[in-house]
Amino acid sequence: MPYLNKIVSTPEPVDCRILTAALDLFVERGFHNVSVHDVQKEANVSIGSIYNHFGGKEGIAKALYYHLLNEFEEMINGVIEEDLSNRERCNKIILQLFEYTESRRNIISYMLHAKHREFLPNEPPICSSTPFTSMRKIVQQGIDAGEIRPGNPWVVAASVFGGAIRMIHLRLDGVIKEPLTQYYDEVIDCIWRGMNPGEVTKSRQPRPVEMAN
Amino acid sequence: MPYLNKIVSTPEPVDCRILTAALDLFVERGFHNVSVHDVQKEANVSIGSIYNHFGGKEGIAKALYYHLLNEFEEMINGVIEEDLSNRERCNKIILQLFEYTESRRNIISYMLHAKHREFLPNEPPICSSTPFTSMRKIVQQGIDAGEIRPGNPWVVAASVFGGAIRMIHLRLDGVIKEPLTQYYDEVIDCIWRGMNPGEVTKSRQPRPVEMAN
DNA sequence: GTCTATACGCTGATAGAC
DNA sequence: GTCTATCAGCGTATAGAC
Repeated sequence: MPYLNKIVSTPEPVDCRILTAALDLFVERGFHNVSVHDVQKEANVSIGSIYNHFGGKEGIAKALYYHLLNEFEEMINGVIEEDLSNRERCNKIILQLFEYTESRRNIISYMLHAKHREFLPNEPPICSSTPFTSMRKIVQQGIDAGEIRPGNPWVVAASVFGGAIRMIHLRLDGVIKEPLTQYYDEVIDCIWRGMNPGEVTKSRQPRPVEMAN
Repeated sequence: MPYLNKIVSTPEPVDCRILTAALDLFVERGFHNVSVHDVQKEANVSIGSIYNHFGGKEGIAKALYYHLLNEFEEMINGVIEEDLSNRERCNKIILQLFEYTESRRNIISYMLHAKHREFLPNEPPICSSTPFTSMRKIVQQGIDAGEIRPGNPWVVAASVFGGAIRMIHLRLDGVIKEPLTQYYDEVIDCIWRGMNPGEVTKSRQPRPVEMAN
């Protein structure tokens, strides 16, 4: 995610100052608890500039969302273009997400925690955006290539990425105290253990008989 | 979750009418896009009643949150009290969550999707609330009892419940079109495959060597 | 306890000078 | 393009009758 660093760390141009200020405030207080005046104050620009550049508060959120989504997509595409197995691609994506959660927490928080449909009503949910569909596609290719045990695509994809995404949520909420990167190896191990295509399910616990309620 | 049905399906008393109306509106439009007038109109009560009962909009959200959290906790406790293995307890919790996602979607949506810290600033995040800690405790007991392969508690718990929670999110966002219950068996199978304590990790893919960025 | 009418503050947005 | 001053509307909350 090269350009993203530019946005986040060197806030010289006006657009960037506004976006970085908005990102920090949105994550800290939530979109609806931040006024345009707050952003203006934090970014050291005038209200007029904000309206000139982004047309309003929703415009900021929108620009931020698409910008970060685009960076996310580029990261995924970068991984796809590398000469790796599909399993390794999944691993690398998870590693990048873990590292970003630690180094650029607000970016991940904005993308995962924000309820974008509240201010982007016509947009599809983030789960159906390109980067996420790409992730599911990688899993599917892994199945087709015989690297991953076959199964329903949704279930397999959720099994591969669900644990890691859950860890990110717990970390962002402050429930997990240690950096995620130190859990990386074990997370990866947990994911793929049992995901080998030829493996036979052994000693699976029987489903409880009486399940009604 | 017995009392919950009372709240949701028979909105006779004033409190319940207000809470159910608020739940529906909050989930549909988001907390900040709902005014007290909207709730008042939907619930067929006056504004005065709302302020008498709950003290304001935040009061409604708070009451709703704690009420549903309590129901959630009772469900978990019910499962804990049953004579089941810890694995089966996890399974049953997931089944209940899947069924509730289908039959009482708004309840699950409110608990999982809402950013409660925006209107309950001093409360701990939901991930650290009693029901969630109980779920992690069940996993820990499973490890101690030799039912589940040992490992870091966070990682193991996220592996057990992460995939299912991810499926719920995808379903709530409308990305998954079919009822979750039909995926239940495969989800459970995916979770426990490879989680057997004595199992040796076979043919794990090597971690990519060059991981820097 | 329930209701209506009203007040007040905040926030998003604009107008117009520079 | 940038800024300041100002407006208009909405939404929370209250006052007071019933």
